[in-house]
Amino acid sequence: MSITSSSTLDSQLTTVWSPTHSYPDGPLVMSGYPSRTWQHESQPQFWSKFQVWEWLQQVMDIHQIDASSIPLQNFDMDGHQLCSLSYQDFLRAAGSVGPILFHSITELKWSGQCHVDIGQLELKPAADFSPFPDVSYPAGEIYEPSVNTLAPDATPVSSSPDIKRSFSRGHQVKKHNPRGTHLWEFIRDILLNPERNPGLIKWEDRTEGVFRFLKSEAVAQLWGKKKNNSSMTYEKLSRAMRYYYKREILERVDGRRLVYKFGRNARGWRETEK
DNA sequence: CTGAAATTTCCTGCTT
DNA sequence: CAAGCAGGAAATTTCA
Repeated sequence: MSITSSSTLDSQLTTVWSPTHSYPDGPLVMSGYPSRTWQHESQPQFWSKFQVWEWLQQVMDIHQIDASSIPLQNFDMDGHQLCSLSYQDFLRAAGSVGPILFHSITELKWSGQCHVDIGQLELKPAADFSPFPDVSYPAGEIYEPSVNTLAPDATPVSSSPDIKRSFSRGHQVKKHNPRGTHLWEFIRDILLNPERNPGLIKWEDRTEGVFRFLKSEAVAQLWGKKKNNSSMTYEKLSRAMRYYYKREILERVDGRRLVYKFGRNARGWRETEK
């Protein structure tokens, strides 16, 4: 009984992710979500803010680094600006993750015009809805930022508390994550980026951490895509959400359907995270 | 290989 | 009736 009506799902997601928003400034060359229109995807200098953000998510994902470990606001810029950042700028903006990002963007600047054909997301097995060619490094090489990569005293500039957190112990940025991001982090990241969240999930009470799923199945599909599990459903996703109650990553909100609330163990969702 | 963590699956029973 | 919500149990997938 496979729901092979990918056309339905596709149109669903395509609709959901279409760029209905315009940026407060700049021309913006955003394209629909994963579909074709990625005219300049391989040329960082032409990326829109949206694309820069996408790239960031990709790299973080590949290295299994929690998106909250670096202040994303530091990368609220378009591709042109991004490309003009120096190695030092990356260190300042992303701490220990800086070298990784720098390496990635450098690679992309080089292979500026190689092939880029991601038009058929629904045909690609595990495209992981990423608009990027291949941000990874030569297989095997995880590009481990050996301590020497980051000057011991680098980043003298007041780094945000988030950076410090990821710096705290050597360069240990990741923990025990089964395959990248956790569900609650995935949800949080969608919530934290209105630009790419056209009605999937919405804050009910931003300061209290209360939110509601508007398109439960669409979110489930997206989650499934991230986990390379095409049979994910809200039914199953919600079971995982309920397990979070015990761990206090989520708090119970009864009465209202599709409503959840971040608990004391959920990190990085507050506007002024302390 | 062993084990634990975090889901993923499936299911029965209730509530909206 | 169709979604959600609750959890228990068991199976999987990953990673250390």
